[in-house]
Amino acid sequence: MKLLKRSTTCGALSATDVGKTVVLNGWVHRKRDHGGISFINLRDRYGVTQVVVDADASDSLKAVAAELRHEFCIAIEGVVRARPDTMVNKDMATGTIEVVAGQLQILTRCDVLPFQIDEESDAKEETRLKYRYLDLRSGGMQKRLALRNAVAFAVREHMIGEGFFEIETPTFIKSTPEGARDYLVPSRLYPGKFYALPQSPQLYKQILMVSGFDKYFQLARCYRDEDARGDRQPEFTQIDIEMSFVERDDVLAMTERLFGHVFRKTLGVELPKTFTRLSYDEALERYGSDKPDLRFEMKMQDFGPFVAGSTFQAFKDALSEGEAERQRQAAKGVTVSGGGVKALVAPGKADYSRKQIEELEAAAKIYRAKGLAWMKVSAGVDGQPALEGGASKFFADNFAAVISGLGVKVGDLILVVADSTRRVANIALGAVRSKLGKDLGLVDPKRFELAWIVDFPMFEYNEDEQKWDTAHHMFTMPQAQFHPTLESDPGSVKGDLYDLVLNGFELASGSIRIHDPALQKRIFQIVGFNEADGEKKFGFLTESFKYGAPPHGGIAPGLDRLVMLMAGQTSIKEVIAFPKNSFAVSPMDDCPNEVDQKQLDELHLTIRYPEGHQGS
RNA sequence: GGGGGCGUAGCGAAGCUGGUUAUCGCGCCGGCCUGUCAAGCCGGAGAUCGCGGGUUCAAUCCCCGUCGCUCCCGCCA
Repeated sequence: MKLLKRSTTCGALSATDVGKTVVLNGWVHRKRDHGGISFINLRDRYGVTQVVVDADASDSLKAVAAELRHEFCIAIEGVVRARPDTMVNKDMATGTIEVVAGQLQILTRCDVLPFQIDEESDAKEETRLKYRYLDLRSGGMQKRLALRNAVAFAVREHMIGEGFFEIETPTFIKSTPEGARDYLVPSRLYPGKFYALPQSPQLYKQILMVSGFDKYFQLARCYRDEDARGDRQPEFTQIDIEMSFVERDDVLAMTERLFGHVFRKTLGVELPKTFTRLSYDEALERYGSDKPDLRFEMKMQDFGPFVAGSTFQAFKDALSEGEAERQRQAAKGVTVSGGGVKALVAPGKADYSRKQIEELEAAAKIYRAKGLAWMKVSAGVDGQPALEGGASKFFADNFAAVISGLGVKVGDLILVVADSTRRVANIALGAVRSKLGKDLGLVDPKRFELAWIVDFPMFEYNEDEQKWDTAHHMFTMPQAQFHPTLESDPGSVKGDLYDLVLNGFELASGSIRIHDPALQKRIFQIVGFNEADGEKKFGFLTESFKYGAPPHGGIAPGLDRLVMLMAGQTSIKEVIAFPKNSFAVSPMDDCPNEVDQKQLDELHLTIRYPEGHQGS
């Protein structure tokens, strides 16, 4: 049987095509058989078109139509006909017309489906991933991959328009065991040696700057062997960008233009010309996160000033223990912030039940808070605001100071976290803030609230190894005013670092890089890299910097997360065609798998199974 | 490495302080039906209640173990 080849698609026909003879190819989306007349909703990537098998159709045509089942792949030839006014389907793009079948071919049949193809599948993720080819037929997945395609195109359109070159960098690279765990590829030619898959094209893009490609970008696949999360899987795509002869604000402005273009072109959303800027310290103090959701305000406040006048021993202990620790660390030359007591006011939520508060406390405890203290603001005997319930008895002496200091009104709920580590208090209360934002419906899912987080600390103290680590990576430029005190007070140094945050997710991360070999050497020394280490791991980069390296910096927005948020999703699996599951397995093709002994031999590898390994 | 949740028919769920034949919706199969669009109506098939063990007269339900999935903490320069 000769293939009836499509002359148009299932999304293309409209009233202007009435009378035309067309051929459609696609899948049986729905079928409604009325005995005499029957309808087939035919679907392809472009849409759905109603095909009619009329009552006066030939017996042979009716016989083929009767055989049709869900997801049969078919071809039909027929004439486009306007639907009678009362039969128009306003919910369907092609709802004004239908195609009267003249010929019908079954191209392939379809087994009983493991789940139905709908707009969004209600099957478990496990099942969706095992039959990903079917899941991808759903309207939702088709739309999301279309959005991803549009975003990728808009990125290239904009970047190339601004004079950037897309340059591919290797995916077999040298392993430099800093940061995340590498995925390794054994070398056949060199026994005992390995390539690594890149965690990002970081070193290559910097070298491209040395090479004079002053504006580079790449939609780069990156690999990190770390445990998955909703917004994270082993392989992901980064919009990798690097520029020469720029300062921080040049990179931020370029990124704002890029995002403006992408949102305008793909969603028709107009973003602000410039995004809010927040220092890392402010973000942590006000929102309890370095990636705050700014779709709602509800700022956290410092409760420290009210502790001394109270009789709440737990709060006093948190501060005094924090201060003692701060002094201990200071003696070692390590700057830490001490303890912290932070408060969050939930306006009008004094009616929160014990249970609801306990749920908030549970959210705080996930992030190591020891508890969540609370007080309700009620009207006192004189009609003035008073504190009631929870920890209020400890504030009998200074309740008025608390009320005016926090600016609370009758009916408000005050939530407080205290910890000897200020960061813990901030982050735990930040988790409470996030939960409240969701619970109280303060979060508008249609809004896109972008913000820059700047002035990140350059170094973090590693308690286990009693040494300093870089908070970002080795090549980040410390801000100029800290250059004299890098060695004497690493804990206070801010880096020329920036993150772009969208609705509570880290969307991009970048920095101005060090281009001065002498400064780079100082950083290596602070994190305990001797010359030989630095030489061995990054020698090629530092070597290249001896030959006239330009000042440069860049940024790397995550494409998967961007598309995820634009599509209103909370898992990047919803915008990746073939994702891994939470254990880094692909249920469809059963990857990773064992390989033949012959392959292992060629690669000079022997497998040593861990204790208790059961095989597979 | 740790914590929460889940596993019952092809899919999604209900049932469980232990007690006849394990329930519902969708899908599937058959029949009826000339305007539906999540078509409708009638009938039917389909379940080692994840797996193994234990307690009990009796286990989908309780206990122990195990496997798998999912979310989170840690981890993610």
